[in-house]
Amino acid sequence: MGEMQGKAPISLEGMLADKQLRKRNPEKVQANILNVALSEFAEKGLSGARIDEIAEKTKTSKRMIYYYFGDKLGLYQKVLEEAYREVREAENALELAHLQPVEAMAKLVAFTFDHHVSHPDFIRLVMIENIHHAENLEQLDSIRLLNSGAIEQLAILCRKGAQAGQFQEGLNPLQLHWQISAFSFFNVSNQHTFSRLFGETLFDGQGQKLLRQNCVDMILRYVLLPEFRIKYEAAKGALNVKS
Amino acid sequence: MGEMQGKAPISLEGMLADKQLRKRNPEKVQANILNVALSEFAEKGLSGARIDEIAEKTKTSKRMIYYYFGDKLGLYQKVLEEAYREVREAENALELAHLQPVEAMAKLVAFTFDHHVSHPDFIRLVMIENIHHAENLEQLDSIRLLNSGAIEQLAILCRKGAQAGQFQEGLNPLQLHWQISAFSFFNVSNQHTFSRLFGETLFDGQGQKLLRQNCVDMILRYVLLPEFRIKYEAAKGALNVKS
DNA sequence: GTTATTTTGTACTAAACAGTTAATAACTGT
DNA sequence: ACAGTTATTAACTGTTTAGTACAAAATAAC
Repeated sequence: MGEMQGKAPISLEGMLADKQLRKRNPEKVQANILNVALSEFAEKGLSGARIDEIAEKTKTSKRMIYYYFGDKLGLYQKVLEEAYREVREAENALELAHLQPVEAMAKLVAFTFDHHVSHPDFIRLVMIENIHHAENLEQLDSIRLLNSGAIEQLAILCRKGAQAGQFQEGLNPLQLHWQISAFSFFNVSNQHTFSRLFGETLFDGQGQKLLRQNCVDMILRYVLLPEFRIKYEAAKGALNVKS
Repeated sequence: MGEMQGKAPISLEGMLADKQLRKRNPEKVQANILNVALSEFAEKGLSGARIDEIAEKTKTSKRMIYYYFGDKLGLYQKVLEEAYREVREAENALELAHLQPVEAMAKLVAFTFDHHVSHPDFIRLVMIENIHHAENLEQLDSIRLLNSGAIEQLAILCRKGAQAGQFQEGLNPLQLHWQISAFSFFNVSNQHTFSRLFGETLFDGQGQKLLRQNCVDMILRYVLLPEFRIKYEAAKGALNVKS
């Protein structure tokens, strides 16, 4: 119906600007706190991070952290939840349905590898959570749902590949996910100790490209039926182009 | 000379017992502190661990920790060094020279997998050290030496396999080590979050056996020449017996 | 057996830290 | 315009923590 034209004679722009500039903006404040806290927790761990330091780096005050998140652990848990959500949502946005199984699998693996590389804070948070025996993940059902989606996606892909006569029958999608994650995660999580001990060659541009390709190859060799492995080796160059 | 007989008329036995029980034994005291500290740091991290708690769990006092190790960081660094030494020494003790390349590789991978599983404290310490950007590893040249030995061992094995006409030419031992480590490490390091999100099926006896076998297979498929892969798949059951 | 050195225990301190109080400012619906 | 909610600040509190001061005991040296 007659929406706002008749009612806002002064300044529509003014109203909008007001709304944007408005001093109170709880969502932004919370988002700001969460952002800062993510960096701090990822950098220093749960016990290493300092509420005072987080507060200093936000645009607001320490009191507001307690106001919105209760206590340190509450803040940490929200950070964790948010980080998982962001990452999984990005992963779920991957469009694989229109691709052939082999291409889809190659793309999924390469994407996962790259995605981990570009989200080191998330990786560090997961490491920290493992140090804490994942006890803060326990409560978060929301996260479990998001993740089981990733497995479902893989299961569908496995079925498609098997039906196309290219993949092995009865692949275990969970195990496959474990394998893909192992490579992608380790590549980021252990970069510091590994390069300290063995040099940086695996972590420069060239080295990473190699590792990524290798990761794709190993997974494909694992899922493909023997007769298709040969074909794949031959066609390798053409597939797995950048993400 | 005339030690204490003349001075201890009351109880010679008492004195001896005294001597056995109370004798100075700095090495044992230090080893005891390091043991306790390893557990504590592995469990709670560098900032999470408490000197007072470590002290309580030792047979000695807080004062001694500072006496022997200077400060908290000094203690942590010694713990780290000791942990790396123990683990790498065990790995270097693996006898592979008398085995055929394929068996040797299978044994190496399976051993690494098992070894990580049975040293969770070490894994956790490495995770913690990665959280700290491996800055405490920087100084420890001793550790670097131990580790480059592991790579050398792999390089020799690769050469042997290639000479036997079974492995690919020009394998990169460092990359191979990265792959083996990725599986073995991730399997322990991310067990908590992974099982929380996806269930425990991969981490019970059956699941672990599967993952281990799988890890061996993937590595062998990677190093073997195509024509030997077929043979390997066929003979698989016979190889990779327990460790 | 006297003196010097190394090892151990007790009690303390100063700083860092998570969390709170209490007062007030800004906004909202009626 | 006022009652009620939401947002914000600065100063404060009690506890935890790494690290120390001081002294005493055990051992080694002479």
